[in-house]
Amino acid sequence: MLSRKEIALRAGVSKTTVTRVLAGDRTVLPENREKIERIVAESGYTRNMLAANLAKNKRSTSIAMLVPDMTNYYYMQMFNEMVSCARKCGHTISIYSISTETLDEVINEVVGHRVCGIINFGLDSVSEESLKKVQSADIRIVYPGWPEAENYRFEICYDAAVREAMEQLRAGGCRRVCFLFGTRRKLFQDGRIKAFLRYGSQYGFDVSEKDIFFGQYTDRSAVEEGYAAAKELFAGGQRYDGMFCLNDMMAYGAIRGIRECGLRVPADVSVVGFDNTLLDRYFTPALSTIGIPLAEEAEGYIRYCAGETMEPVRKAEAVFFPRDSIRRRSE
Amino acid sequence: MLSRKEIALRAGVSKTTVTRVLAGDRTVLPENREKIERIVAESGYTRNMLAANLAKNKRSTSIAMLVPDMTNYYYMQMFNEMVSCARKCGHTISIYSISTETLDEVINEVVGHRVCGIINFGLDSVSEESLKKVQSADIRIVYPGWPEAENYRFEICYDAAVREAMEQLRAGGCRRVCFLFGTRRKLFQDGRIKAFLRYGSQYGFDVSEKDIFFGQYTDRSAVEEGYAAAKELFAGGQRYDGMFCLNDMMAYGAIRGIRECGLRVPADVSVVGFDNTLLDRYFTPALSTIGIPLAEEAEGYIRYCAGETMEPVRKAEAVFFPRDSIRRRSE
DNA sequence: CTGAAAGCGCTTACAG
DNA sequence: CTGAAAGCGCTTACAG
Repeated sequence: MLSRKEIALRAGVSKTTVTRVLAGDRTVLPENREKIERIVAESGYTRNMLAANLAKNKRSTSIAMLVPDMTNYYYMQMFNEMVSCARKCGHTISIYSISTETLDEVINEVVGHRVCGIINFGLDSVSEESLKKVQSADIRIVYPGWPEAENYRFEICYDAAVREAMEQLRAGGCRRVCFLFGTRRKLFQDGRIKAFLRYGSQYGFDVSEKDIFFGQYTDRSAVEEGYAAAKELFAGGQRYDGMFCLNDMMAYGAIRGIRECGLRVPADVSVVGFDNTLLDRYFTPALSTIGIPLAEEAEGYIRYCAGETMEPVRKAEAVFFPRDSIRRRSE
Repeated sequence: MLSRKEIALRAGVSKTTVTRVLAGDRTVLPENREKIERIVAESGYTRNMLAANLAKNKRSTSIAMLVPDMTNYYYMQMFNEMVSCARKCGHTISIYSISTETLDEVINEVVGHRVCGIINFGLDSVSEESLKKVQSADIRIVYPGWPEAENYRFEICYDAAVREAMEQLRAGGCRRVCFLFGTRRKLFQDGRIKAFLRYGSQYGFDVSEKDIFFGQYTDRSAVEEGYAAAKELFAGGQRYDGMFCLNDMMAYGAIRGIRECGLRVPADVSVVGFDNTLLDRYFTPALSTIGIPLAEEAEGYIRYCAGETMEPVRKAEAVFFPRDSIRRRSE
């Protein structure tokens, strides 16, 4: 691959003039401009962005997305939204798969690459040591779903959606509802859990912490977690007739688990997920879910990481999508 | 963020000595080493890989994965496998979403970032102009699923798997089978289609090109494509009782489409997908599929892009996984 | 055991 | 309209 130096040599001009042409500067003599443009086209020259970024601001244009469970379809949709948004402001998203063990290692890697932002979808906090690196490299970091994050928050209000779900479960004849949460981490900070406890009681379900079930998420995949949790829960009989799952993937697994215990969905157990994943409508039964405005959320994270916004908090409202996985009033 | 220069200044040594310590060189005087290590730890210094890569070999350590349909779960699994493999040899994978319109733009971008390889999962070829850029930057490029690709091929043999699927469909009572292919591109190069035509006839199905159906994949998502194609196909009645789909996502959509036409799966129509996606087992009915050794395939691409192998061809055998979406002999 | 120097391919004032 | 020069943060011979 040629460099500006080589192009300048061949065109008989200085490197600075080549830079001008590449940048679209109008002041260059047409004759020189054409000569340079021809060489560029013929040689297939492409500007080295590593060098450009180093010279310009010592950092890359990419934003790191840290994902704890790559099998969760939701992250793919989120990635998609973030990519579209990032493209508009000249940024790139790179996905990194993390686990509790590898988090620090991955942080170290992305700091080394001088990304302009880190979006950590994991449930673990980064260590003091890693945080120092992030900060000293002046990299923005955001923790989606942590209502207590200091830097940037995208607050999702689940109240109306969970309220409506409870109302419909009640109307459909449910008596006892539970929540498959998957992990003990961040439990009572979670808006979903808060809304579950509040509106569960309000609609006459006698819910408390005993109705929240944990597991090993994200150490195993969401769908396997849901499957295992449901099998365990219903092995001894039908303890509940309504169930919320932390996310749609867990709900898919839970539905299979419930069935393998000899129960039907939704006739015996109504199931509600979170995320409004594309596949929900294709499942059998179509999955009821609580979704959030994905594009808005993605935009919030990207704009923050790209340094385009300083407002530390944005809010959005979750929405309930009733589908075939819950019993309806008329039935 | 400090630089080597600043660290050297504070430690009262030269930049070269700092480099030595950071590289783990044993020859540095313990006193100096400790001084430097302390400054590094206290300041949260992290080596700037942009600069390091530029100085070392003018390119980054990342490999670009170009994906035409981000909603296809298969790519996520492939990405996962590639990441694990790449990590071992110090590489990173970046996903880029492409469409027919944006392919050249994305190629330009990744060439600019001087990735060490491009894995193009799309069905379009890159333009002459883009190809020149890729080549002049000395970037390796691979086209999975193009049996006629010049540089590197990972050949998948579908014969045994499709043969077995046909045999089981036949035994289950199927009479007429079709193939939802989704696109007209690369049709007769495709190993799945070749095997479909060959073994369809061999097992007494009167298959020909008329039994292959096209659509707008990858211009719309696989699941939507499968849904739309199946609805159209079965709107006028039950023309087939066995169906192969280009991939599992298309099969999910097709199953819903078939049902909305008043037919049952597998009682009326048996469905077989390709890819052996994680979700197959959680679907209702569990999806029969033909899978390939994902990890091996991923490893082939990565090792080629990382320059660790020169062998231009690797082969693998596809495997049939019969599940509830096909009628069995005993029924 | 250590350091001065050239180089990677770019950008950005600055001078003419 | 153009070019020489310093700088981004590193690596890599080379000399001592």
